Amino acid sequence: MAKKMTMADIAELSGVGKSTVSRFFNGGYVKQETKEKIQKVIKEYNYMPNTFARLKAKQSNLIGVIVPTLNSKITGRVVTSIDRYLREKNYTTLIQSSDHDIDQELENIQRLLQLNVDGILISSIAITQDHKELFQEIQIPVVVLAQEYDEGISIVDDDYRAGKHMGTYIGKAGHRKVGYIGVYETDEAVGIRRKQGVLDGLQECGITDPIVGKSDYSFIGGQKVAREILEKAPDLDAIICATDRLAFGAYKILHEAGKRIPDDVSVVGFGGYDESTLLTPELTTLKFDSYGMGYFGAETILKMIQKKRVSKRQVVDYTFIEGKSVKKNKGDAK
Amino acid sequence: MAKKMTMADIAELSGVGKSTVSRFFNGGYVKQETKEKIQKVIKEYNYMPNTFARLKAKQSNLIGVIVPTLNSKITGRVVTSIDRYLREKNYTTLIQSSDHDIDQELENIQRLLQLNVDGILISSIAITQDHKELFQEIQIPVVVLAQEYDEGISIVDDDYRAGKHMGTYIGKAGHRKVGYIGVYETDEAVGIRRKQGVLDGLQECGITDPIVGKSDYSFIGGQKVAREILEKAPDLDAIICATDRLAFGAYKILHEAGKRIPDDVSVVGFGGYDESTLLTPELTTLKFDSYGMGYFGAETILKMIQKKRVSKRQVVDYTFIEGKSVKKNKGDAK
DNA sequence: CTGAAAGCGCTTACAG
DNA sequence: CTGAAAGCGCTTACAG
Repeated sequence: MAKKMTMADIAELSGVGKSTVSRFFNGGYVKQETKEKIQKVIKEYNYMPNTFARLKAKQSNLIGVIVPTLNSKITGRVVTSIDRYLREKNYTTLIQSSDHDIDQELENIQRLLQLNVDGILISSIAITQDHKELFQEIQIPVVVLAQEYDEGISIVDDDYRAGKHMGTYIGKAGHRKVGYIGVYETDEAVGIRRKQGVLDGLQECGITDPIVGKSDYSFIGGQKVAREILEKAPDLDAIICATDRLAFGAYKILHEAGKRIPDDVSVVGFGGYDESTLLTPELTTLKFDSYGMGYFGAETILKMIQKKRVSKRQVVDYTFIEGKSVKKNKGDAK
Repeated sequence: MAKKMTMADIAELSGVGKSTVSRFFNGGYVKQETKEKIQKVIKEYNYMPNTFARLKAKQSNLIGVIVPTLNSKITGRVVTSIDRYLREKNYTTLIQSSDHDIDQELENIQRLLQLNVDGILISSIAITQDHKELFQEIQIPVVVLAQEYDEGISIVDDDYRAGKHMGTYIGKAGHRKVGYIGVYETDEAVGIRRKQGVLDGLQECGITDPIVGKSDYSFIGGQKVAREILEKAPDLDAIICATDRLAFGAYKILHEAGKRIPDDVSVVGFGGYDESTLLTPELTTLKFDSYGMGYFGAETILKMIQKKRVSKRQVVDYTFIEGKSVKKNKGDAK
């Protein structure tokens, strides 16, 4: 409507002081009768307080969320879950993407600070020294998602245990010659812990010489490393892929190489994208509870804002999803 | 570091007035020498102006982006592209997701207004009367993405022409009994225009009785409608799916029904997700230029903010991607 | 339960 | 090219 109402206008129109209108919006003491008068005027003029003028307010009710990319299913789920929780509690989620660029990520933190967010949830590409310094300076709560962060609060997937689960699963199914397509170690969660879990799981089953490769997160990357592994070990039994997307790449390469899944080579991934079920055969994978991660992240940041006690690290569970990409009794069959 | 520097502090420390510091940040006239003095203090204290205190500023350099969901590849691409463009121009992108809920979408618009954004890019689920009224009231530029908006500025995919392309492609390949899995008509772009293009394209080739179904956007929905179509027309030649995801569903159902793709039934989609190449056989699809849409959207909103002339509607192109899911000479083969 | 007053940290004419 | 002053639209003790 019309120009731009201010709180002073509303106060005048309702015949009260503007402090009272302010209190009305911020849940202070206002008599029922007064409330109604104000309410009426607000409705009529469709008034909304200008968030930007809350200079003196302690809280902005804004929470910043920084994600490494917007092009990911998982990220989408986590953020959706955060937003649902926060919106419910009357907070506004401000999403920033770092587009896989560390400098941009640091810049995002700065921008959110400038916007006076009450807290930041960050799913970082990698926590560098710069991050740590920045987090030290910051006066507001920070929750790190999907990466362990010893100096602070984090919500993490159970990468090690999940990796081990997959490792032993493949091992127990009787595979002997196993390949692993991992990711770079700058990603501690996936690149280090998940991998360690897989290797430990395999080792428990007596598989001590897996062929390990490293890739970026792309479909193309998965293909490239799958090809390399296949060259090194033409007698490959199974490939464990650090993400489903990499498994997609492996499928393609195995297909091209004339290898049948799972009869010649078993394949497993991590992720549990919807798409995994469309592969032929359906991919056996493991799905982390992304919605849970978002939920706990949001819950935790609000608790911190309210100065409540929170645990240093919360571990989110996973679900094993059995597809048809693993040969069960590999050993016996031979 | 320490507490919280203000512009006044910086002014004092640099021995200048705070108006000068303000000008320094906003590109006003400041002598080189003075600039350097200020620069030095800023560096030392790691100072950043508080965006929230810019009450009197005309511009916030904030652009709001509203998307229907964060769980979509396409959306991810569009937003990534917008953010890249805007960041380059020193604007901050504020992303809000409507989670496929109209009320939430309206609420998002309000929230962005409260945050004093300079403009809004909205990829709406559907433009309702409420939207139109809201857009009227709003004093800032609005660009609608992916939906036509006669009362304002929009960037759209060339849905009709793309649909027609697919329709004639399937028709010319000699298919006779064709199914179409569409989406609900609340989505004008996909639900109406894309479909009309497909139907017109088919008709041109003499196919006047396609079996048309409607679905939501989900994998499950695609399966459901594919099943229905198959029941109505067991002698089906081809299925055209309004999105790749729906095509994924169709693949699954055809697979279960023992139909071979493309020998028994050809399948095509729209979308061009990376994943489409992992289907066996690879899906023939059509990819809209999502990065282009983001780019033009961002460019346009900035032009509008600068009161420059912009065209009412910009149409983004597509690329046809030939997979192996269509039988070329269906007619001849029989 | 309510209002007057001071103040939040910036920006913006304005005068110099 | 620069600074003093007024003002942006709210919030917050404070006194009542």
